[in-house]
Amino acid sequence: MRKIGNQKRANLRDVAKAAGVSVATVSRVLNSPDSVAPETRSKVQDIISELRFMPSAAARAINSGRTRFVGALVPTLDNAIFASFLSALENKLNDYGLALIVSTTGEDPKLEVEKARSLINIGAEALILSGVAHDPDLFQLTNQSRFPTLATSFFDESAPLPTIGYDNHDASKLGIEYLKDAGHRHIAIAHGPVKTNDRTRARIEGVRSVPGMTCDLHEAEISFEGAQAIAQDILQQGKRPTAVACMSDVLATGLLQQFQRAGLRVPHDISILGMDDLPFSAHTFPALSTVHLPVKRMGRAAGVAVGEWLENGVKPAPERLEPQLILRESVAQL
Amino acid sequence: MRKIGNQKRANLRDVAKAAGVSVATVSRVLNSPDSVAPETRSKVQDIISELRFMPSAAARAINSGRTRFVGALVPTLDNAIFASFLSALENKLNDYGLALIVSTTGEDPKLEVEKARSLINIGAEALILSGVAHDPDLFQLTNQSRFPTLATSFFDESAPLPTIGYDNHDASKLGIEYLKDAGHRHIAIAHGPVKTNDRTRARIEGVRSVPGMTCDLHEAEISFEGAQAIAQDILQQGKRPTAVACMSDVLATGLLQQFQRAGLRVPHDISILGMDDLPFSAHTFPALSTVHLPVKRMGRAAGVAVGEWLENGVKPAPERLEPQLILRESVAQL
DNA sequence: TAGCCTCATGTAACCAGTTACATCTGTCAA
DNA sequence: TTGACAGATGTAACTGGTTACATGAGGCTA
Repeated sequence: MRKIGNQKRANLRDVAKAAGVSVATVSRVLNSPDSVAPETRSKVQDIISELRFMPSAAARAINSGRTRFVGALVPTLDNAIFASFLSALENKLNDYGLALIVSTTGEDPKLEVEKARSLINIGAEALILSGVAHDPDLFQLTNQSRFPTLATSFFDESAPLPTIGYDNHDASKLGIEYLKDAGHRHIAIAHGPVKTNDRTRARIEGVRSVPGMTCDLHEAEISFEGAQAIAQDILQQGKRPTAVACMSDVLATGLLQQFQRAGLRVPHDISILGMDDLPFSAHTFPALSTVHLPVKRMGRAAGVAVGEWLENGVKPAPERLEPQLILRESVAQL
Repeated sequence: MRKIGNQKRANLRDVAKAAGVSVATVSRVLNSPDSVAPETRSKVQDIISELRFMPSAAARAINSGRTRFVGALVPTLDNAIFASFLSALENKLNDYGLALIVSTTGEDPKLEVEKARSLINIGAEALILSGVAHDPDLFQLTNQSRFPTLATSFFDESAPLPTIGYDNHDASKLGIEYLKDAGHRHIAIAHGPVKTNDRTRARIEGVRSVPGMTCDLHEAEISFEGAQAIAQDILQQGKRPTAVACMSDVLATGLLQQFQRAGLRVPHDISILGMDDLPFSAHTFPALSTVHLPVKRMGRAAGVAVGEWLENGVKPAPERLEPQLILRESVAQL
């Protein structure tokens, strides 16, 4: 970027020369204008606009040792749950004067390492990850330099990284126990890919931890297409479950629509329970009963944690945020 | 970030001293390892891991004049239309070795200037905006330094910035003409806030450009709550329109659910046409007919434009992407 | 009028890398 | 035995800011 067009960018020395002052004075005009005499100041400011001078961020960063941005790695932006989290995170980071770089990994652990490396290379001061299971290379990378790194969407006190999030095991347990209390005994579980996602794995363990339930597992991509596939599976099944517990609201709303399309009434013919509590989940028809995951609060908490870490050297403590059962209209009492 | 814990970060000179070589040699080990003798190289590499040395991004940037990231300003992440765009953009930028910083402005022009300034301050090499109407301060900021800036979600050859996007006027015109052809004459228009959003304004003008239609305008926030308010307005109205054209799929799906909740059948009792074509729009019940806005393609095009601009000095030409009518199930032929 | 203080400004070192150029060593051909 | 040359490494200048310290001018007091 030395040149755009063909004249090179003016630097502080150019400005100083043109204004007939020293570099220190120009720097002062930029950083503590009050310490410069009014005429000098306005003369320098004139030259600055004339030469279209903008101070180099890199040169500033080299002195302060700060770049003032952090990186977040999420599987995708195409699920509102991450978008929600990121917007809360970004907002809170702004309070600390920090910007946010978002990188998507598509659940690919190798790609995640690659993106993490590139974030660090371009100067991120901290990394915010989703989940605690990652490629060993990533841990090596962050440990190597004691790089401030935080795991979210997960709570685990014993994890090697500080975690800020909900207990995925307990979140799904909460939902399944509710279904059990409502009289459901034979249910289907709709969930996303297990292989690369420790949150999903923990949720399935939570399902299994509730005794006295028959649970058929159905795995698919977390998308409306995935929901379509699962709906077909369930509808073709011999003995239809009385309820479907979805480990994601995207699957839940997808199933809702597919069931309606097939002529079933929800919750009369089949109940649906979601997990996430996305913005639109309150507005489906019938409105979706779901396990609320506090992602907005998690975003803010992660923002505070990183802000305090970088600004005040306070290493974050693990932080547990409680999921909450939201009862709306999509689950029947049997 | 000089210190995390309490020992200061090792720099290149520390490594050189510990390895008994010069700074140039360490730099070579980092950047062109083949030019260093194997034993020297491995000795230096050992010291690098031992001291947990990571080169400073800022110091690198100061030499190359490059930070290798760009900033994007979007109104919100809570609407999938932007999330979709950004993920395509991010992907394409990666091909050029560029990272993406996302900042949300909440449609506030002053906040947008503030965020733009901060992006430039931390070293963004280019800015990607939504729409072409912005605070004058923003134009002053970017013109001041001939800062590479691109406007998206809008096509306008005569705009002061290069634009890559669709023609919002034509997009809504396309939808309204379709409704007219289907026999609708009295329709409602559901749209987001006009004041700060030039895309919405252009869409409303597109609506007005179709002769022979009676259109009642209904404005609300683009959210399910906003849709709820508009639905009530429409239902309480004396003469109910035969169709509602929504300037956003969020409003369209919100209205769909509200109408169903009120006992109306879509499209039998009332038709709904959306705009955006969000992922879930194909999976509502009934599936939403809508005007597809090519945001994924727009993201890729913007990524290429910025990549070429920064890497090869090619200033982008305005690029027009065609919206497309998607006929599904939510509009009745009268 | 000397002495002191304040205010504005300048000089030069410094941050942490990269890199042009210089130097040194060793091999090989004349 | 000398010279040419390649390969490895070192020295020091350079990037573009910030800032500790030095300098100088002017005002006020004793």
